[in-house]
Amino acid sequence: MTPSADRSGPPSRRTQARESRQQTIVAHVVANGVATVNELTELTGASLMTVHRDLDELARQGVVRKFHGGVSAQPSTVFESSSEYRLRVQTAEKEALATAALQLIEPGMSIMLDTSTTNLFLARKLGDLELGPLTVVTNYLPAMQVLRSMQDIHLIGIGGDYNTTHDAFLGMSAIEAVGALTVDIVFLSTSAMTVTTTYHQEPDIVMIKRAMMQAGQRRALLMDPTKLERTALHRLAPTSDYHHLVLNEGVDDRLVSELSEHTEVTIARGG
Amino acid sequence: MTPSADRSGPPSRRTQARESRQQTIVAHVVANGVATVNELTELTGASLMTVHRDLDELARQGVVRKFHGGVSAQPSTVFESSSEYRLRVQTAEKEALATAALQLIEPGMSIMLDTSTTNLFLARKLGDLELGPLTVVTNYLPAMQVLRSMQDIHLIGIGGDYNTTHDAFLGMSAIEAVGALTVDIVFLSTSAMTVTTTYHQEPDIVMIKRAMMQAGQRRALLMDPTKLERTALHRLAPTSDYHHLVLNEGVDDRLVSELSEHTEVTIARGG
DNA sequence: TAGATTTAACAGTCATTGATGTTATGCCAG
DNA sequence: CTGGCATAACATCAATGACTGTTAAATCTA
Repeated sequence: MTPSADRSGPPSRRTQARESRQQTIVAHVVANGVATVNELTELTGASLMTVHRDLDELARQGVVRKFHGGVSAQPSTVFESSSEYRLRVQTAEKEALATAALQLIEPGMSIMLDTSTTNLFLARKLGDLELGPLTVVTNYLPAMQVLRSMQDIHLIGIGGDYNTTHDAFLGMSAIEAVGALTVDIVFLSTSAMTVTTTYHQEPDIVMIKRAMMQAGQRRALLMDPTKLERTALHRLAPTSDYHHLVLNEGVDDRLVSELSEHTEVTIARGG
Repeated sequence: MTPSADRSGPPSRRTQARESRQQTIVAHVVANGVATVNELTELTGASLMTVHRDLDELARQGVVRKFHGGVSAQPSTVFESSSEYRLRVQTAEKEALATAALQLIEPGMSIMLDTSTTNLFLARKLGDLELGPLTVVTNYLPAMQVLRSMQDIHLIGIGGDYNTTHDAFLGMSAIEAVGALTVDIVFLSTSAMTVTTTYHQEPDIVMIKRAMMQAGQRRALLMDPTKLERTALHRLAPTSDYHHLVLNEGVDDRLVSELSEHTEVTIARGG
């Protein structure tokens, strides 16, 4: 029914057109605060109905708010949420982060992937490598879907209450299940970080991420550039709790050197 | 990569042709014990390459064994296994069973679905009904995939070790997770049953099914006709442990009346 | 109630995907 | 080494599904 956060394969040309149009709409609505449907119809050149459908989807994702006569932008805090929207942005960066993260994985390891779109890219790459047997733990349904058919991957699923927004299993029982495990390395991502601290806006997510961090003997944090030097409502953990921080290239040198005081920073080339 | 046990939507005509051809092949190989590829090419009218691909798939599923110059049937014990093969047989019967099972569900209930292809049909139907909010617990990945996008369905996933053959999460942690829950009714299916007893050939499956039976205040057993009056290696539970037994029409009257002495029998019309 | 906006229903287009066949190459047994 | 058998690579074809547009019904606001 609803288009999933992930559905194997590269996006089609048609889908790309749709996404580009939606980004145009988002940019315009964010810039002006509000907009009428007719306004957006002219802006995009698409039909009235198509714009309505785009707005429905964006509203469902929480990116804009629909009201009679037009749409308005949502407050920026909520803006970042929604797995499905985030998945479509910064894909090149996330791809590069995932590639760099592979360097941290060795044959026979057990690894854990948290609920983040970056980890979906990482999961896809695990099949390419000839890493021999690898145990992968995750509560992220799209990642399970990707990993299930891979040879030489022992998949351990974390169950719990399914959360539609994040497309993952959360809640108390998920936290308990994570607590029963220990892995060699856990790969995490979060929505905001400063030099000293990482953040996330949702308490449920903070709890499961913390449990996952405890379950990992090593902790790697993968962050695309849009998330740096920003904060969110809840503190997740100090930067120094992570053994590795993987960033994209192009990050300010001063910032990188400041971060290096708290953890080991790797720059992902390419993407 | 491998064609999944389930991928939303009804099977295409082309796929149906493929399945019918594979069933022809299986029937022939089982009847004769062995067969050459040329033999099967003539039998089916398909090209050499297509037959080879069919045989590869059937071999991967463990239904036949390939050797140089032909194929042979597998011993009958193993024959029944493999989620992917079973899913494609008796679909009409399973569809009817699922429809009948819906009668046992009332709005607001919590239900549990075990790892059986019949339950995939049931899961698909849960979206149609206007049952109000419904909590559904399962360890069966295709069922999760189907349920995740349904409105008004609270999905609880059972995690654990992913098992490729069954496309489900099994093992100790899955059993523990099931043990922590109680639902109004659990829907089960198994590979063989007699008048007095139900069976399954795999001990891992027996254990999780038993845990699920304990978790349900009521227990419904859904059985297509091919599974009746047969046994398998491991005893699962006595017939009288189930509150409901749903069968297809066409089952011998005498057998139905004998079963009725142990549990409440429902006949699923249609299909 | 009138006018406009929104949603629903229907239909067409296009592309990706899965199934099949054909040809070419590799492999195994005698 | 040679002849069949098996696999790999490539091309074709149909069909499903995703997007979009058009028209009609429904809903809301003034």
